[in-house]
Amino acid sequence: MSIDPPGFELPLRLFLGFRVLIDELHAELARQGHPHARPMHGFVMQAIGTEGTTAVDLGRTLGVSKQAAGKTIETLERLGYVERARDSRDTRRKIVRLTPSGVDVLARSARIFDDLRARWAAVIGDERLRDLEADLRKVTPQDVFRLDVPGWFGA
Amino acid sequence: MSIDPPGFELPLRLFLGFRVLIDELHAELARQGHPHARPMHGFVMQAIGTEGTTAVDLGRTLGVSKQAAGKTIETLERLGYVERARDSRDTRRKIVRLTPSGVDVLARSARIFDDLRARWAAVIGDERLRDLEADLRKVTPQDVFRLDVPGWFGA
DNA sequence: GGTAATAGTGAACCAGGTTGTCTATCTGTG
DNA sequence: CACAGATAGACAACCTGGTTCACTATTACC
Repeated sequence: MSIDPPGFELPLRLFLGFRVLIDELHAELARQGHPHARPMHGFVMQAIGTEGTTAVDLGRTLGVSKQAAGKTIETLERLGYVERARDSRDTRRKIVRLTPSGVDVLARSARIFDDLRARWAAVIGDERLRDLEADLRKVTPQDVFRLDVPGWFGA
Repeated sequence: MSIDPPGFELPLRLFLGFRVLIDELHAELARQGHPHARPMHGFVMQAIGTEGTTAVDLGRTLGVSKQAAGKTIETLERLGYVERARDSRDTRRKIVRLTPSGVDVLARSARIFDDLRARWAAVIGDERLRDLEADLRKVTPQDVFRLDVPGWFGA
């Protein structure tokens, strides 16, 4: 019959778990030829998706201003992960699309995350990992996107 | 016999769980008279502790430069959560200490986190929550402090 | 056709991070 | 005891990524 841990340990462990996975992802991505990818970029590229999007739309998806989205797009463009093209049917709009390099990052990330998950399963057990995921699903929002991640922590 | 979810769901759920707890903490802190507390501040004040510390030491604890620690201290000072005083035995040093207001934030946070944990326990069950915490302990660093939190995400 | 909404951009600002430099103050040793 | 080296704090310049405000160009609508 164990005593409950103090409540502050739970958020810390969740964050540390997240951080461990993300750090290992990026260490591996760096080894696989993407040393410049940052944690934020993966989320943003996921939000851009294969269809492409615009700065305004991306801002809405991520929960930041269109200007902030625009700045992030510029960064990704400099890194060669996305490219912009004018929309022929609405010349105000610029469609942001993933480049092959951007798609490559996402594909590699998916594989690496699967590997990392398997490593956790080896440590805590298959059953327990599935329980953990199922329990987290019960206490977190259904909509996995719309993370409001960029700049959330410091704001 | 369920199919394993894709690996990228795990970090997302961990982050969302963390975010839900932190958001609810700060909503409640705002209701209890601390509307200006930010997620980072709690971590930093916890790192400062009841003993007090210095900018250099705080930087070491948090894993950031002493200048960055100094800036954060300035912010907390402006908000009235900490105060600085020269060390009489070493006049180079300035000891940073929590004010009563800062102590109040930490005390309230501890209570709120306990309440939030109880709410999770009500949803997923006492046993399962303890399992979840135990499993996370197995896959995360022992040292809960030294989070390297400030600025980690964007860097 | 003229008004209103929308897309993108730029400027000014803020928070926090970095590195480099500088001064003041210990500390330890010859 | 003096001086060299380490340490604490502060300041400046710069980066990233966030904000709001203001502006232009284009499209949509009555």
